[in-house]
Amino acid sequence: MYYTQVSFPMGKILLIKSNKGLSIAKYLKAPNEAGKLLSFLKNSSFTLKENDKLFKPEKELFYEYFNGKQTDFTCVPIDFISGTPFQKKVWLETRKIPYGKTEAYKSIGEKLGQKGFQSIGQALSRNPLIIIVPCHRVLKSDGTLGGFSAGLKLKDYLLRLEQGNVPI
DNA sequence: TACATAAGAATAG
DNA sequence: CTATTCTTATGTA
Repeated sequence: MYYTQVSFPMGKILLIKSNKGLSIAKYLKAPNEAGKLLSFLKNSSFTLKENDKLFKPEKELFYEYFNGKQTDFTCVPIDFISGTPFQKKVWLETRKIPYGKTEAYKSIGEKLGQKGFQSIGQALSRNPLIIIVPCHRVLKSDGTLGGFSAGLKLKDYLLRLEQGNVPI
C-alpha cells in the first residue's frame, strides 16, 4: 500500500492505493488526521510507504479538477478495501454521475432497484473515495444540499467548482 | 414558508 | 436488539 497527499484551496486530500488501484481518498480537515489514519492502517496489517511518483496520473487529474476543468475520474482504477456489497453498488452507481450534474438520493435507489433512500445516504456517508466517487453530486430531492460527512463547506465548494463559480 | 414527525433500509456495536 | 444515518412525505399553522 502506498500513499501521498494532494493540496487544494480548501485543504489536503490523503490518497492511498494498493497494487490494484486507488483505495482511499480522504479529505483532511485537521493536519494531524493523516497521521492518525496512517497509523490505524498500519495496525490493521497493512504495510504503508510514501510514494509520490506512483500517484502522478491521479495527482494530475486532481490538479485539473481543482483548476476548474471538466475532469473524468472514471478511468482511474479503484480497489475497495472495505465496504459491504450494498455500499459498493451505491458507490459504483454514484461514480457514473457526470460532471456538473446532480442526482437525488431517492433516484439512486431507484436505479439500483432499491426501495430505501435512507440507506443510500448512509452508504454514501461511508464513501472512502471522495471526488473519485462524486458523492457531493447527490442532493436531496428538493435540490438542497443535505448532509456531508467531510463538511458542507466542502460539498458547497465542489459543486460550485463544477458550476464554474469558484468561491474564494 | 417553516417546523415537527413518522416511515424506512442498511449498518455498526 | 438498538442507535444512527449525506432522506422523504405528510400534516399543521
